[in-house]
Amino acid sequence: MNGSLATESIYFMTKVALLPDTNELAGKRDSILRAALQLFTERGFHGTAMPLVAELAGVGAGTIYRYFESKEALVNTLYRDWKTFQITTILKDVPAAIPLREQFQMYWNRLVEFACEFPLAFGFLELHFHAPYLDAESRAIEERGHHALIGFFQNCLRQQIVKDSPPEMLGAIVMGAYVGLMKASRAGCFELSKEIVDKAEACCWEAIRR
Amino acid sequence: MNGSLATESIYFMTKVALLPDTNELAGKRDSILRAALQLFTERGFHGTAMPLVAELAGVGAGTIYRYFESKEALVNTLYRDWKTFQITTILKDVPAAIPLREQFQMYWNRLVEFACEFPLAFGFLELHFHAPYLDAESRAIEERGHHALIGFFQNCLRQQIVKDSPPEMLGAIVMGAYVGLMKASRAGCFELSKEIVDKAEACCWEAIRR
DNA sequence: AGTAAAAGAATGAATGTTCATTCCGCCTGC
DNA sequence: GCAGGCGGAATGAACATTCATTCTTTTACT
Repeated sequence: MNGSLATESIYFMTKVALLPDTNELAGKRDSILRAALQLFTERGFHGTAMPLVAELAGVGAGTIYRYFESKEALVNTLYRDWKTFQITTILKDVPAAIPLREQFQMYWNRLVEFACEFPLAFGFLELHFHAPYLDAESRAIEERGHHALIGFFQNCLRQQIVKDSPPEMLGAIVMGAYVGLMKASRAGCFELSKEIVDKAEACCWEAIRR
Repeated sequence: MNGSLATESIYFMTKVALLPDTNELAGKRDSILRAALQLFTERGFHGTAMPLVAELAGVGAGTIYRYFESKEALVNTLYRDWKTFQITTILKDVPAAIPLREQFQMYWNRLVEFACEFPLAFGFLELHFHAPYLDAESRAIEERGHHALIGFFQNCLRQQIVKDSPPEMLGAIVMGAYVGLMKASRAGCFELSKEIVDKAEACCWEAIRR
């Protein structure tokens, strides 16, 4: 039902998600998506009451159902839009010609930038990864991202620049380290300075390099 | 199935620490804890109805409240028991005399063994890490584990055998990689053979070594 | 342009459902 | 036969969703 508006939502992310508290300018649908992103991330899907989403969005409880069929449809729209946006921004315009070592660096920096720029979305995607209420389409998008990741490490394996291991293992280690790092910095364990980010990137490459 | 191992462990813990005298009560209490572990892990805290826990445990709905004050008390007991058990089994009897590199190997193997032997507990602790309904005591136990982790990497730093970085960063990368690896193998991405586990351990050490 | 009617959007109290928790009668072991 | 653990229907609160109504925008006609 809302699939056709996905593109507009992504546009909204880039334009508005950076500027907080612009409820006046945002449409109702976007206000709802923004409120739901925050509450689902902070309190989980089942822990968030729809009237609370409505209140934070500054709309009536019934208004949500003018834009989304159900609570499940809302969380799936949110997941689909943000996951698509994440995959797009991370993969976009990485030159295939440069060495894979440099591509790795680019991917790493983009992952970190995404988590820093959109901390709520990062937390949301992390929390709702593989959740039982995600539908087939959401899973398919998840799968797309996974394939891109595995494809990169398969390229690395072909060039014999990484340890001879299943690409899924290499991906799991690097992405796990990334998530662990972002969560720890969000928890206040350390400042995510450029120096730390670069050091962590070096760590991750040395973890997998041949 | 390995659920019986989990049951025995929890039974052991409850017998020793929580209900020293009443073996008959421990039976029902244990069933409830086991059912709750499974359901909370699969469906989340808010997504799990208490009558469902009772049904899976094979007890009446009211019986749960003879052993636990509330749903929150139940999830906190579960968290405390398993987190304590996890920390204990991973830290126990690691000789302080052997090189830190070998200690790292021991810790790694124990972490993997824990996740393989008690997959539900691993998922539970991962999912409920830092959840808002965990109380001060549960947080304190969480903190204890964190301090042990940081302490180890501080020792490594003192011996200058790891990269000169905040110990929290080193811990976040290694533990993140560990969690990522366990989740991926549980998702069916690859078989967790001894070879893969050893390879991953080598990856993690090379990530942080000087 | 001005106005009235129609259409569309938004609302929030109302609805039926599900939940955590309680309570009371049953049953078991002594 | 009775004390107390136990089950599961009962309870009231909280929830997702609905819908009759109100408010806003567009259209149609003069």
